Amino acid sequence: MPGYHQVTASHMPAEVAGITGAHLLQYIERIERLEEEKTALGEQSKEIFQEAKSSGFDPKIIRIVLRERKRTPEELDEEETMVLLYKQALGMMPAADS
Amino acid sequence: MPGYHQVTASHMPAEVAGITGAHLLQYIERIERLEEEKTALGEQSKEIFQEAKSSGFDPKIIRIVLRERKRTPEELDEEETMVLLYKQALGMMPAADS
Amino acid sequence: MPGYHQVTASHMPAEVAGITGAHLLQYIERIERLEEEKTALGEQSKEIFQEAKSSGFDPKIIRIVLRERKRTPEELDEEETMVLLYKQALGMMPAADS
Amino acid sequence: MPGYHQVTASHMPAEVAGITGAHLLQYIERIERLEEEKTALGEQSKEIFQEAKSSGFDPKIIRIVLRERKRTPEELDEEETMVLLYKQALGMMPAADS
DNA sequence: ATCGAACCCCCTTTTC
DNA sequence: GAAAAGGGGGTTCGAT
Repeated sequence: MPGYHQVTASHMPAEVAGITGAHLLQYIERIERLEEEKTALGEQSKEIFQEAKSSGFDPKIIRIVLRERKRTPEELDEEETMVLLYKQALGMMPAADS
Repeated sequence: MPGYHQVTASHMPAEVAGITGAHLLQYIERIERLEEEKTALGEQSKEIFQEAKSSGFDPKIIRIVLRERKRTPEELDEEETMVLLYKQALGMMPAADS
Repeated sequence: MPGYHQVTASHMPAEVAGITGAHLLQYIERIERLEEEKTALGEQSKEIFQEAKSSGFDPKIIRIVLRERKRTPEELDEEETMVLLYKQALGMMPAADS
Repeated sequence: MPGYHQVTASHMPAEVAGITGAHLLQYIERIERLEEEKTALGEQSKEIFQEAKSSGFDPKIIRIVLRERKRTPEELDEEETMVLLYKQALGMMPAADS
């Protein structure tokens, strides 16, 4: 009883056996290489957060600041304004002033 | 320096003050109610997983089975076949038979 | 119909064949039932967001408000204060006053 | 009326003003740099997936293969065996043998 | 109490 | 523009 010949699907590249596998492997390995690098960067990030924490900074607050730095001041203002407006409409705010 | 009057945005509903707040509150509270129910269901789910675990079943495997049951056998077969094909092309498989 | 006897693993419940399957099925079906309900609630939620959007409210802002309503005012204040502090230390703020 | 002096929190580093800001900024910028690199890698990944897709490979299947390659064959086998066992107990399988 | 992993949710992007 | 898929972030749980 034969091997993998039966499972050939019609939408696989119609190339000579072996070529397709090598071709696919190229892609796979390139992606894996990139993922390794991403993982390494993630670890470095984590270390910096730990350093910062050791220095007395709150990682959670740092994350918020990082997030806000990615956005334009206009975006932030716009959103903040809208949130404030909604909260006031809901009576969640002390009315802001007289 | 006055209060929230300045922050009125043009795309807020042009309704009488108070109406909008009540309107918004309706939505908010309905959503919150649904979220509460969802949380309750999630807790029940968790309990069942714990029961199952106590009975000797592996929650991780159960999750996999649940996921597969959501898909049609055809989908599963199709995917499984393709994965097998790719793995064989990559030499990740023992060739499937003697 | 011999089937699954061969694949029996040592850490499966040592019960009479059939009992275990029925037992497992109980758990599976209870969980699936809960998941269905959760899905239904999720759909209702989505509908409400769409309604709100149709009424001129911004779903994104609503989500923020919902998130904040889950937290205590003290938490919110504390966090907001810290974020402000960090941003000032970073020179991201206009100095906060005249 | 002064600026940010009032919001000073007791758990901020008791260092000379300016030092803390510079210190924090160091962390922030290092993290941002890493995030940029991660983003770049992600873009390269995406390009490779597109290439692969253009060559007739299914990105979805590739992702599954990548995931499996991260795990040891033993892990995969163990899990696969257990899933099969559970499915058979549930009557989800065609009995698996002659 | 800290660390790590697993799960869930939101959001963005792409596809149809 | 509606639906789906992938990626990222946050949170919670278990483990040490």
